[in-house]
Amino acid sequence: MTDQLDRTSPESTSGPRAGNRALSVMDRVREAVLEGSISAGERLNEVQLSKTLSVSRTPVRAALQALAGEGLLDYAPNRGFTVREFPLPAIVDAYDIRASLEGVAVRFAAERGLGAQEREIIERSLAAGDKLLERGSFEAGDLTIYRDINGDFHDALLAAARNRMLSEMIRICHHVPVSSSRNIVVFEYHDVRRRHDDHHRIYEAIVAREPWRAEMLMREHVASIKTSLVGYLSERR
Amino acid sequence: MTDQLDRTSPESTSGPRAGNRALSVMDRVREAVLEGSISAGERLNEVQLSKTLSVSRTPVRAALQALAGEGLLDYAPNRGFTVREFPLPAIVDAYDIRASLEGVAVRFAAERGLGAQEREIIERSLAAGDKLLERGSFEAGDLTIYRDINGDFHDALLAAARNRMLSEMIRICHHVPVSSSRNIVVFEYHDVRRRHDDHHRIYEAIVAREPWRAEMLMREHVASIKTSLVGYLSERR
DNA sequence: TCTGCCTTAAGTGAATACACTTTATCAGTT
DNA sequence: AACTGATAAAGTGTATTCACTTAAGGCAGA
Repeated sequence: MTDQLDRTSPESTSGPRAGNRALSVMDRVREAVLEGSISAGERLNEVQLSKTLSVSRTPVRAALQALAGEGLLDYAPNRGFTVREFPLPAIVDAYDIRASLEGVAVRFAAERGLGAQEREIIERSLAAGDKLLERGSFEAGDLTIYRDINGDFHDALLAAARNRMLSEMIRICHHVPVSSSRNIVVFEYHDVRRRHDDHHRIYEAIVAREPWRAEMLMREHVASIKTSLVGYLSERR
Repeated sequence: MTDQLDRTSPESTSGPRAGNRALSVMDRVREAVLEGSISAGERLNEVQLSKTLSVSRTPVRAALQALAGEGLLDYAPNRGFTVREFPLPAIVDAYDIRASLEGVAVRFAAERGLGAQEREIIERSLAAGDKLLERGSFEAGDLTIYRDINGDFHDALLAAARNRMLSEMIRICHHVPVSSSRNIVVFEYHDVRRRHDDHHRIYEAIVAREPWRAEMLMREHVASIKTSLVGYLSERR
């Protein structure tokens, strides 16, 4: 990891997180880790990072500590921070954990009901998905578009669960390298079609106030994503 | 919060976490927060803490950041750290989340099988519980003893799940103030009896390699603890 | 040549100093 | 009396420095 971070991004006119370099550093290191430009197990040298990012070690350390809290880095006393390893089994497990947690989230949502705003976001994402899928096949870029639609749907459900701890845990599951939803370049049209149908049913269960059915549907939904991923990974060997 | 932390604990002869004051500070602050001597919403003043604990602000900040990562504190830029609020509904929710996660944990354990060591710990904790309960009633201190037995059982299962992310999340659930297993001063003999029977059945399901039955039993197990707590809390008003 | 120790460089841990932001206080005004 | 503004105090953010630990390299002895 020589200089993956050194594009001295202007950030001049109050970039993101202006006024707090630690948070800015945090974002950039996280980005680098998630997109794999630092590689697992690698040690993060504080002085090198601080030189690369042109800040002192203090905000660097703060950022690394925070990222360790997110579970992205490991820390050992007197030995500093390393990029946490995510062996394949752990990545697969993350889907089971996520399935369980998102199941609880939609159960909560069904118990508590949707706010007008959440309802609108969800219906819009469902409609957008319908529109995108009605052609019967995918063109270039469609998958990227659906990725955002999918993200909106899940985020809205998370908000509807109205529980912070749950949101944070699910967020951690999504941030497991490779498990990230941004890496769903692996699905065919009919996969997406099926998943979008899942979304419709989950939404119906929520508005019908059927918490346990909603939970079950969501667990199955995420479990099927896991299955697809496992299949994809095993045939790539 | 004047001086809850100031008993200048000797710690001289290589106390816990010697050689790393940040970790030591972290333990002490966490302790103070969990036992409620700091109270929710309160702001943690860095200079005051550093004076109280006789260290500089640097390790104090490190500790606070790490505790924020554990979800115990909140952070706002230029405003520092505050003790996170856990309203009653969030505490109750934590049990649902925990039930779900521990369910996944025992499912994993049943899928993967128990190591000899884990098996031994579990069987010992089951036997110890049997012995403690065979008298048919509780005496003073028995509940405290059972608390440890209970802790061993759950910890061994966690280890058997062999998944770090899962362990950490469950640990967070256990560290929710009031939700902590140390505050189970609320149960009668027959409650404990019932829960201990749950433990036996869960263990049987695991050794029989019945993952989904094990998960279901564990979910129900934790859910019933939640129910007891809710009942206890609502009758105290 | 290999082993073990010693030296030294590299890197993290902690303390201190200073800059900047926020918050509280107090005039002065309406 | 309430509000606005300036000002001072308090508190956090960052940089720098030194102390300590760990890891690496070389040298001596077997």
